[in-house]
Amino acid sequence: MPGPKGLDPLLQSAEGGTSDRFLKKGLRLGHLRLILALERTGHLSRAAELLATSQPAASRLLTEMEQITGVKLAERQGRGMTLTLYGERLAARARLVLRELDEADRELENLKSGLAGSVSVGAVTGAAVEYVLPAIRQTRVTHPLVNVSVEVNTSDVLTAALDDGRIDFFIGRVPAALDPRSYEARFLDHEPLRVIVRAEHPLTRLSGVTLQDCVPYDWVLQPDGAMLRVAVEAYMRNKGIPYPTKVLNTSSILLTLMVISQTNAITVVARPVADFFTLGGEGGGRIASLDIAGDVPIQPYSLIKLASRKLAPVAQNFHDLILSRASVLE
DNA sequence: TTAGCACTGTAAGCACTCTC
DNA sequence: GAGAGTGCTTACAGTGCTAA
Repeated sequence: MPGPKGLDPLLQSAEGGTSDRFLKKGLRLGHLRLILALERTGHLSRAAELLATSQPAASRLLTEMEQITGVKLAERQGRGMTLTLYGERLAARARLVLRELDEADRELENLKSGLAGSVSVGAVTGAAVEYVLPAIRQTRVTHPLVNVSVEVNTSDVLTAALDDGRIDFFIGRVPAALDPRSYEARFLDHEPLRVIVRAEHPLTRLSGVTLQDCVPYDWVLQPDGAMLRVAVEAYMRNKGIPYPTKVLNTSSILLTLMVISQTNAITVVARPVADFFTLGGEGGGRIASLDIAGDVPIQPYSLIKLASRKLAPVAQNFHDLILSRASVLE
């Protein structure tokens, strides 16, 4: 809990705070290394040798340490030294401190190299299935210390998240209203669309079904302004197809699936999503994909990050992993 | 550039143990 | 018990870093 001035208690300079007192009096890592070397060798000269320093320098370190702690740390004997109870306890603590520093060193190295850390990515639904999930699977194997957070949403929401720094990058499209120079986009894929309905839907029994045939039914679509919805609206307008009057707006793929599996509503999704819930049997045989809307022109999606922000190594690794999958799928 | 400071090494002295 | 060997402490000087 933060202290009265909002500082972490460990960082506060408290009168009588022991570690702080030691540090203020000049306790250094060299002191801690010496007490450990002394514990191991039982001789100041050998301890000095172990630390690659001279014996007088080691002697001075020990004296300083005793002045700092205010207790006798080693019993001088005719041949060598033995640690007192205080010395043994300090050595035990020194071992923990140095081990923690080793751990910190390893952790920072991992962060620098991208072997560990956290990455937050965003994706439109189709890209999440096609690119993010495989990348996560591979990362679990090759970089088990990396935590991945995924936000699946529409491109406009993801762009705002990117601008706010809530995600490192996303797969989607930069809304036309924004300055594209602010973003660095790498083309990934086209996103053909499919209409999906429940398996027993009347449309599944028709041959040569078209988008026009879908109009009388309830629709479940992404919210106003979402890329996919804008593309569908523009396509229908251009083809002279009347726009459906009964539309449920949601960006939730779960709610969308529940509605279409229990009613005669239809929805338009990216083909990977349709494939996932139909070909793979994930829809439990309750979802069917209609081969319509495949020619709806929709802007291809890209891997997008802020042009002004350099990715952390762990995020850069994940970014490159997704790019490498794109080249495999080409 | 320079003064001050911290750190380190060398040399000398002291204490203790071992061996004869 | 005395001399030799080992180990620790102290004084002093050199070196490198930092701040003015």
